[in-house]
Amino acid sequence: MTNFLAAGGLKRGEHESASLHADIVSQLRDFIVEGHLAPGSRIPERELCEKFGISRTPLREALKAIAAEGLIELLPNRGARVRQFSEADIRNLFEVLSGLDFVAGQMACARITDDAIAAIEKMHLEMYAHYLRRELVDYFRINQKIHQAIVDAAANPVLSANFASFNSIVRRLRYSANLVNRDRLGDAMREHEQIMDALKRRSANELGLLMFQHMQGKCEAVCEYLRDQQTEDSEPRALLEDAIF
Amino acid sequence: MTNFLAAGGLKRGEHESASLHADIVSQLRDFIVEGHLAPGSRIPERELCEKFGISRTPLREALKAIAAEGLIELLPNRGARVRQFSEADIRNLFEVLSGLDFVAGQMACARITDDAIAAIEKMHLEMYAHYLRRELVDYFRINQKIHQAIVDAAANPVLSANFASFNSIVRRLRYSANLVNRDRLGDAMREHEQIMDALKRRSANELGLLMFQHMQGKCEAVCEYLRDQQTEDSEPRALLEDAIF
DNA sequence: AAAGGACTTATTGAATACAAAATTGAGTAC
DNA sequence: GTACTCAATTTTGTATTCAATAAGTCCTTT
Repeated sequence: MTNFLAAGGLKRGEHESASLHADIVSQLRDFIVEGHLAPGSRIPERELCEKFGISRTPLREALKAIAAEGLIELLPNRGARVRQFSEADIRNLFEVLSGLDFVAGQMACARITDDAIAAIEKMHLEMYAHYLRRELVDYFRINQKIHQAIVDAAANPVLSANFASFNSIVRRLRYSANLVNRDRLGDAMREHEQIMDALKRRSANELGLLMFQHMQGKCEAVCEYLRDQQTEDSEPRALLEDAIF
Repeated sequence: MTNFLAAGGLKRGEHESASLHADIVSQLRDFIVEGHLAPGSRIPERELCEKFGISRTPLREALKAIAAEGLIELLPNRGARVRQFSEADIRNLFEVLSGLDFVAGQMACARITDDAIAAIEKMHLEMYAHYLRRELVDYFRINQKIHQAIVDAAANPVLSANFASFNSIVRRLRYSANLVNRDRLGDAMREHEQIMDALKRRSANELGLLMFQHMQGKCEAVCEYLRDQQTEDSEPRALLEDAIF
């Protein structure tokens, strides 16, 4: 099931933070999301214990927690392995994300401050500039910030936590898909124009639907990208490693 | 974060099932959801170990997993305690549920079979009969089945798992709220009429919005109920124990 | 008598140890 | 040369043990 109120903890350096468990979970999650462990590969308990400087007990507890999040799967008597997401899985994830984006849009309209709208509009214009100059990394970075700002404006920690959880899985894919499918970028930019418009008018139903459809569009782009990858390349993961974040 | 693809395992009786871990997690979750442990109370590791006939290691692993689901919280050096949901928490949960219901409606329209629609309509009529006769338990039971059927029709395991996760927390409250607020029942029935209509016409946007608004309505009813409980009674949990399921 | 502190006890958190299952490898038979 | 079997080793799953933190109680002091 879902961890729906976990406070996304920052990584600690050397100094102790709140709890060892939370730290290990956070570190391990990042370690997997960042792609250090190939999807489908088994998780080497021993190595990770040495890497994190802990014994097996806390590591295994962290594994169970992350399995509950869905990032890894537990095979009976065969340990844990990194979840491998099929295209169907990705579609499913995106659909749920679309629903969360819908609520975010709905609720943001009712709760967002004028200042926050102004801040988002500023980011929007900045993103547009990057779009025109085809600066994809910056474009993508601000794009993510805008979506995050709208989700935050909904002022719902449960929503934010779940959005972050799902988004962390597909973020990398979204970036890669952007790199390949340039047509989609124009559509996305137009959709963002509409989103800004609806947000400024605080039209809840409209913004919700726009954000839903926008995310669905992203899904199609990513799935197209995945299909291309699989047909032309037997090692579909290779390119993903290039993507920053 | 969210466990978003955990296969909801059945409880085992005496015979061994897939894995001990999954069993313990499932049993412990039910144990908490069923209200055997009061919200806010600390979780007695030793007792539960004896109860389930296991040692502390697998129990603690289960605790971490359920904490990741959000049902309990981990206090550093003070063990785990059952999450206490404030009205704000409930609102947040309902909002996310609304979003999931929205997607469920959207996707169900595209994917549901004619037979499934017929089956839902049959349930709908049955529910209406229970509504007229004021048979609340049966009404509520079929109501849940209808919503589940629509979610299932969306054919998205990630959505289903998350919906089940959130729903398990608010289900009990919804039932109790129904008992008290009879006015809401009439509204809900009318909304269900509209939902059936949109579903038969396979009008995706319409159904999505209807289900979203329907869930929002439930949220208001539940929050009203909670406020009533808190003002007139210092022990707001007492009544909840009456609710079957 | 009340408040503060120290000591005792219980509970949590992590490491180690042990048992059971699975994977790997080699050897043998076909 | 290939496939199957059996043993050995690694790895997983659980129990037990040990250390550290918190809570409760009793005693002392003002």
